[in-house]
Amino acid sequence: MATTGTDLSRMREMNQLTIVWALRGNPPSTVTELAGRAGLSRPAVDVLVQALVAEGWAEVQEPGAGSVVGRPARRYRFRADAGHVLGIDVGVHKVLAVLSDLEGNLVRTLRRPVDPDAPPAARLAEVDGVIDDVLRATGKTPDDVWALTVGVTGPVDAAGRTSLSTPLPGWTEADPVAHLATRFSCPVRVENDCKLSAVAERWKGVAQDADDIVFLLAGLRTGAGLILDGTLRRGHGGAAGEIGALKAVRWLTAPDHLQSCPGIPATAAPGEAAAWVFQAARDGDREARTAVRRYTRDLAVGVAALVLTLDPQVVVYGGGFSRSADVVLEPLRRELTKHCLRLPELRASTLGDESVALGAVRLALDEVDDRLLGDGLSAPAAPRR
Amino acid sequence: MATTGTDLSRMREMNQLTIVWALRGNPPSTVTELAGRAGLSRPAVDVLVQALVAEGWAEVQEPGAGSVVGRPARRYRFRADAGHVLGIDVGVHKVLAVLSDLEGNLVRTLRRPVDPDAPPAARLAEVDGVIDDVLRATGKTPDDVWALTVGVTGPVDAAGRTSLSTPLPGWTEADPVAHLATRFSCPVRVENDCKLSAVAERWKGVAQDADDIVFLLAGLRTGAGLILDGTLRRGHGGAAGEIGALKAVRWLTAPDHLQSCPGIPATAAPGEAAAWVFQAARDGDREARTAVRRYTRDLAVGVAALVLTLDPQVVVYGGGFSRSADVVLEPLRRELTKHCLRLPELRASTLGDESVALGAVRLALDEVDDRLLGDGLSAPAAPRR
DNA sequence: CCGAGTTAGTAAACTCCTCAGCATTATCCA
DNA sequence: TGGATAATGCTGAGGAGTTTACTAACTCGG
Repeated sequence: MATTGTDLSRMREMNQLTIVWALRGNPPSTVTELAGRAGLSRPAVDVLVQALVAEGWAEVQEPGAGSVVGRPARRYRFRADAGHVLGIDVGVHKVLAVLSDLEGNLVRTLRRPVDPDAPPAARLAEVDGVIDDVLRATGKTPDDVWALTVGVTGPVDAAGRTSLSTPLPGWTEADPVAHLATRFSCPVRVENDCKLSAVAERWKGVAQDADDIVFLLAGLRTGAGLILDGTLRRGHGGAAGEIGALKAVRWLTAPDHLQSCPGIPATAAPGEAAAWVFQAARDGDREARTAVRRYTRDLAVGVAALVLTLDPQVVVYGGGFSRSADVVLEPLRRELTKHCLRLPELRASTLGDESVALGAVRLALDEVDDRLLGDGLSAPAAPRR
Repeated sequence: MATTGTDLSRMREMNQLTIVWALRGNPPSTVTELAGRAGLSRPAVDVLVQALVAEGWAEVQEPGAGSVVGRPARRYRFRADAGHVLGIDVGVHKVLAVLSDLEGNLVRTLRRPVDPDAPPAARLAEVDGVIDDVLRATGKTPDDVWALTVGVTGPVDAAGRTSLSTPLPGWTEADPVAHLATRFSCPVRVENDCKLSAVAERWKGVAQDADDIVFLLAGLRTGAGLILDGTLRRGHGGAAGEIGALKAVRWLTAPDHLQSCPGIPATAAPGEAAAWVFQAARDGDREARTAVRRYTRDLAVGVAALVLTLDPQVVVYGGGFSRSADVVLEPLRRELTKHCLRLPELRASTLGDESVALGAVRLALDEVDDRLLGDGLSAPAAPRR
């Protein structure tokens, strides 16, 4: 426990950080407002905020034609556009990139379809392409990107490799970190898609109030991401949440109940088949309801294992099937009641298919915070790896 | 994010805390040593440590006949005996109390047998009795106890109740916090026994190096306690780790394989039956080995669920059966290999049956730390609830 | 027995930070 | 145009840690 002593300059750094926190995510603020938020005196805030302006972290906004009594105050604004981060979702069928500023405002979102059978090199080329498009469309260069996080399917190890397994063809051999490192000198990270979705749900989704969350990715594949005590749980080898690997948990075959439901139009693609069944169940089709019930029953075993292990506050039902949450959540709740000691809240995700990229953005922002604001902030510039 | 600004006095508090950390758990130290550990200058440490002495947190030790070159240094010592904490294990067959000083040195350990069928009132009377014995033997009063933690079997809610289930007869109706609050004005907490054992393993057991730990309580009952990122995981309702409640996980019946093994002497008590089987297996008895294998196979399903969910660094095999870890760990490892993606380390506990009380002591110490050292430390005295 | 060398304790000067209070400035309203 | 109001700017006070220098205490070796 080498708790280290504090001295004056460190205190100043801390207070400067406090001002950054008070500035960021708020509308342009006066010194008085900042002083109130930060719990510091006006003069102290004044010199701190002026230092921030000098370093380039903040901007002055001279008073306009305000209609307030008294001398109108100068306002200070966090320069959220001093840097940007990229969140990338490398899916089976698509590649999605989201560019965000330092305040988490989404600047641009672009997607490209990808051949599901594309080999890693082609897929990475599409990643490069969509990144280029985003940067070109927003007039940015790779140096404007301060951190970059990529979401992929399958357990991701510390090096960003997906050596254990992944449905992306050939991807176990891919090294996306190394690939992107040739173009970006900022921190590049790869993370599992379920984990990123979980992060997104806590950031902008339906679990903003919760600290202990199980995110369920429900689609043709099933997976889970865990947030405990407000932080993403990776596990010692990055394989937390992979309960689906247990044979007694029939997550691998659970969606088959939907695919093999009698009555599905022969023209339907695999993804649409499930949607058709959910719709039919909604309409009262007997066989569809049975299929959904069977699917739910298999799903519930794994969810129960997660819930019993972690006792979370919320379980978020997300992924491709989350649009049909209305026909799944109730039977799922019933099944869980059978298995669990204490039932958590069940909520349906509303983030859609951008949640992975969104979570990637959030993680990249966290990375920037850790690096730049971790202890004493330097001039605004892209952190190096 | 109301990060609050720091001022001079707060800085001083922090540095004083730093000195406490540098002092505690170390042999009596000179000012120079403390300055090195705390990263502060000698004069600064000097005034801080003298303030601590004045408040009663530290003691001076005048230099003796040292044979070192130069002027012999005064040494300062943390007054670990300024306060004490109690850890209590309320088991089915026994009640165990451990008294510790503020540095975690165990001062006294006492146990009392309890009738397994004793009602809550009688069991609480035994708790009172063993606490009285410990205090009398060490010449302490209830006011010397700064925090008290009790370990019981079954999931414990925020109020310290065990309403869901517990093998202690009638205990679902018991309110140990209320009972002890009549005698102790310090913080009183109740916690699940598996969780406390997990804490103990990380404190003084075989998992001191790990931050992500699954503790397995293996005995006539089976349970688990989780430590993630170095902190105990309670779960939102205090029911984390209760994977044994899942029917697909046959933890409830797993020990039956041992109890029903042919060849057990009719004279053996239930607890000894398992021990006999383990010994027979060790000696090569065919049927005993089969029984152990079956037990292990059932055990492994639940462990695999925990491991796949959490991806811990270490699984600690503890509880009554841990003395026979030599015949269980290897088959368990084989079973887990079948189920898991990434195999964690498997270690056998060596703490024996005092681990619950030990973990309770650790939690009580943490409580004291949070209260007294949380922000700015006051004069040494028992914190109030 | 004494002086050189070494280390601990102490005091003063200095730097840096925050805070409180007062004068100054800019704007609105009567 | 003058008064009210609120923000800004400035200056001095107080507190905390650091540096530097000096004194005290002890060991070792001649």
